[in-house]
This record gives sequence, C-alpha cells and structure tokens, in this order.
Amino acid sequence: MKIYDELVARGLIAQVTDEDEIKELINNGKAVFYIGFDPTADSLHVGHFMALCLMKRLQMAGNRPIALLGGGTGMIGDPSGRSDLRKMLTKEDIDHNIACFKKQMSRFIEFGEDKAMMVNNADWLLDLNYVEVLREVGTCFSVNNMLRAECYKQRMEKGLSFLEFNYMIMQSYDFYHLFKEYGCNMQFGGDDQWSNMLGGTELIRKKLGKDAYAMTITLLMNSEGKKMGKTASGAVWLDPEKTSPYEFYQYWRNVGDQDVLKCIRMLTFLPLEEIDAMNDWEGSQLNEAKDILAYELTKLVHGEEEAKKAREASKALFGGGMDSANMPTTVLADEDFTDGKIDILEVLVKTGITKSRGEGRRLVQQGGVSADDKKVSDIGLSFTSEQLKAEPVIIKKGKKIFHKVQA
RNA sequence: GGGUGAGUUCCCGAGUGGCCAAAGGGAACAGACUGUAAAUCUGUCGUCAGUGACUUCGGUGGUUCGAAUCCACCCUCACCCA
Repeated sequence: MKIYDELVARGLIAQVTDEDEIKELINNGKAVFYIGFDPTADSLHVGHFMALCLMKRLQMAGNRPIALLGGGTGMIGDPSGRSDLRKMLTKEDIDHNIACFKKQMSRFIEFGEDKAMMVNNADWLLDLNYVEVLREVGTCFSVNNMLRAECYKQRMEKGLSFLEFNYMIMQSYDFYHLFKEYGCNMQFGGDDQWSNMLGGTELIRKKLGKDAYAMTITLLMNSEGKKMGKTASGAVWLDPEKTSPYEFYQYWRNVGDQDVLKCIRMLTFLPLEEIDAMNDWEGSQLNEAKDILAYELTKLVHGEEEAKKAREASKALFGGGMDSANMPTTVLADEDFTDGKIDILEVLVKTGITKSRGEGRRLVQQGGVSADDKKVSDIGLSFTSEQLKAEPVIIKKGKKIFHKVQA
C-alpha cells in the first residue's frame, strides 16, 4: 500500500488542496514538506506527536521533512481555534521552549544532511522590515477574505487583535520563504491550520506563479468531540518530567471504548492488517486493545524500557498486587512531621493527591482513600516517622491513583 | 475621540445593600455498579478549624453598623458612531 492510501486508511487526512498532485508527490518521494511547531510551552504534546509521526511516515516513504520552529511566529501567537488572546511569550520563554522542542524532536526524527531539516522562522521573520513586507506580500492578501477565514470566525465575536490577525500572513510568508529557499512544495499541519496554510499556497501562486500544496491532519477528538490529549490538570506532555511514563500510559489505558481503535490507527505504527483484525473486538478483548494502545504509544514516546515498566506497574496495581517499584513516590522530610507524626490529611496534601486538607477530609469521609489496601475510615489516622522509614505506605485514592510515601 | 454595555468561585452563568462562600448548568472528584470503558444513581465540589472563623465576586480608594451589590477613579473587553 502506498503511503497516501495508508494515511487515508488510518484516518489521518482531513483536508487536501489537490489530492491527485499530493498523492503523486508523496507516493514517489518527491515532496519537500514542512510542519510548523510554535514554541508555546516547554514540552511537546500529543498533537505535536501526531505531526511528528506523520513526518516520520513521510520520511520513511522517501520524502524530505522540514521541521519549522516558530521562534518568530511564537512572538505573535496563533489565534486559530482559540477563544481569547494567548498569553504573550517573552523572547526568553520562546528560546527556552525551542531548546526543549529541539531536544524532544530529535528523538523521533533524524535530522542532518539528506535527512530532515530543522529551521527557525525567527531567522527570517524577525528582521523583516514592516513597510517592505507590506509592499511585498501585503498586496496579496485580501482583508475581506481573511475576515471570512474559518480560523478567525469565532474570534470575530470575542475580538481579535491586529497582532494575531497578522499570524496568517507570517505563516504564509514562512511557506513562501521555504518554497524559494528549499523548494519546499508542501505544508502539513493540524486541521485548525487550514486557513493559514491556504494563505501560504495562495501567496506562492500570486508571487511566483507556482503551485504548492497543503494537507491537514485530522485533529484527534474523542467520541464526545473533545480534543484528546488533555486532562483536567492540563495537557498530556511528552516530557517525562511533566507527564511521567506511567501517567502517560494510564492516560491511553483509560480511553473510552469508542476511541481505542481510532487512536491505535492514528497514533501507532502497527500494520493496518493487525489493526483491522481488532475491529470487532469488544468487552474484555477491547480492554486489551487499550493495553496495546497504551504500550505502543509509551514505547514510541519514552522507549521500550519505560513502556515495559509502565505496563508492569499498571498490571501489578490493577491486578491487585502492590508492586511499588514504578509508582509515583514522595519522600517526606523530617520537618514534615510534627512530634514525629504526620496525619493522613497532611500526607494527601504533601503527595499532591489532594489540594487541601478539606478536600482530603471529604475524600476520606466518602471512603475514597486507602492505605496499604485498607480503607481509611478515620481522618485522625497518622503515621510516625519511624514507621515510614521502616516501610513505605501505599496510598490509594479512588481506584486509579496510587502513591508511595516514605520517610 | 463620542455613546452604550460587560468583567462573579475551573468554565458558562444567576445574583443589584444584610437571608451570599454566592442559584443553576457543565467539568472534575469519590461511593455503588463495572471491564482501569460508557451509561446510571448517590454524595462532594473557597481555605482552616467543625454547631464557627477567615479569604474571594477586574483593580484601587470611598460611603455604610454592614458591599459582589452604592459612589469615584483606573484597567480590560464587546457593540454602535467617527
């Protein structure tokens, strides 16, 4: 199966500018394509991961990827899909984030001569001269059309600053620049980038009279129509310091039934035949599919060893065992103890399981906390420092949150 | 620049002097049921102690015995006019 058809079969393609031409290019390894990553945080997340995977798939099919870091566009902030202005990032934030991105990216994609390229649009955007740019490309954009663009629509009610309005122009300029500089003839990105990407193909057509193409990746949504890769406390990060491999594993282990196959198809590199065989799985078998999803993804992101550890920890815990080897752990210091003791509510706060003693109190009263597999029924329960030094205690909140506490 | 309106606890959103830690919904969390899923039912959902205290309603001051609610100034945003 050719790469294009595989992408279709995996449900990865959302929109394309010219299907036949794109198919021809990527199937024959003739595409030089770029994907942009704006350094909005100090770690990549699942959305970036999908883009990186796409990059890898296309690279394996013989195409040349360019990873573009948004050192320049990050100064502006993409309004697409957002209901309000992004927090403005400082130059320092951006530089720091870019450094983090670079490190993470090079674990997925091979960069180098004749391999993938990495560029930073700060290199050409930051030095642009305002009036020159206006004269050079400003004439190619119709404000009327821009205002009609999908990505600005929801902002037309809430308000859109001129700063953000220019984002599309900067992104278009990137494509134009890469086209001239490296013969980059395609751009990929999340589906929310569609209008911005079209801006680029239009600009190239108008300025150079040449064709360039764009294709968007389906946004990963769950069956409720919400973006996946988000938890209550924020995004699921690829950085193990921010989202531990165990948490990462658990996130995918817990996806809803309806979303498992879609996720496996879109996110893993398992052969399609293997995935198709899972199509009619249900019940406990489908539950296994979740394990496959979680394991495969953790392996891709954190490596095989970490994936195994996460899987083992998970199996041990949910299998009823108390293998504490890979569990999140808090080591209490002497000053955490009062008169050599610490009560359960304080432990819950110290471990970050609850935000306040009150929350912990309610949790205990509702029977939601266990210590060493015994339900805690007394909010006055306390541990001595000797006790915790001798043997760690495993605190469990609800059914899924485990935490080891020692002194 | 002129006019009008808005800013409330994670989000939406009620509240226009004491009965307000603030309705309702959503999200989230726990319990029951389960398959580490979904659905459903129950409970919780500012902080700290428990029959109470404290902090909070864009900001800063003020009026008042008492302010999310009234006044002044400021900040942010939307809409209309220029």
